Amino acid sequence: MANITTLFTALADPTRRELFERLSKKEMPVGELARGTRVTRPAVSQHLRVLLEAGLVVCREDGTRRIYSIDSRGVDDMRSYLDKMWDRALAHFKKQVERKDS
Amino acid sequence: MANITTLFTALADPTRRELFERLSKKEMPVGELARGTRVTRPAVSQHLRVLLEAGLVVCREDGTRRIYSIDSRGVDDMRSYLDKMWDRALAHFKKQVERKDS
DNA sequence: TTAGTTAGTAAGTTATAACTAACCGTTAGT
DNA sequence: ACTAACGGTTAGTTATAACTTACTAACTAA
Repeated sequence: MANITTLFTALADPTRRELFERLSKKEMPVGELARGTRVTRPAVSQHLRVLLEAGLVVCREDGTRRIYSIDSRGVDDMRSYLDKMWDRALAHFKKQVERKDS
Repeated sequence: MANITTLFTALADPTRRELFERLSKKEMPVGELARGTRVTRPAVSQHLRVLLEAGLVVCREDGTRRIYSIDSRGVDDMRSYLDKMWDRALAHFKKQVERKDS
């Protein structure tokens, strides 16, 4: 599991999140992704590496093209984290109510 | 709804996420939070403001103390976002399989 | 009323993340 | 073989986020 900091950092950047969101709609090669942004293609490559290392996208090769698509692993890891936090909070709130009752 | 960038940025920082995690276990005043970290109390205040603006924590006053606790709103917003992304991806994958079948 | 505790704010420093320009390697087509 | 398209990497610049120190304000208890 990619670490949590890497995951949240990856989606904190608006440009990077835009790439991620477009890939969630449709898999795409780097060039097509780059054409849809105001940043340069190298910048897109760098962002994709961050998303890749976070486990939020995967990449398959097709000749000289690299087709990127969204990866469930990163998404699942983040969801697990948030669920864990919220479950804890619920348990705490419940304990507090019980204390007030007594 | 606090914007998505604010939410992910808030949890991307390890120190801030540590505060968030501790608050998920137990509500706490600023001083107690600060004692458990290696950063100074003003730094904790600044982190709490970021978490507050993101809707990840709430604050109630008790004399000169401010008791912070976790807030479901931010957590829910993030989960909704992730769910939306993953639902989209699933729809896309399904369409791709159908295309291959034909 | 004064001394102590609480916590937010402001100013200044420093490390780092995002970006561009220039470069290189690989595959495809003629 | 030559040319073009694809895309990753490196070096350098710049903006910003995290931090500390110093300060201020508000409430509490002696």
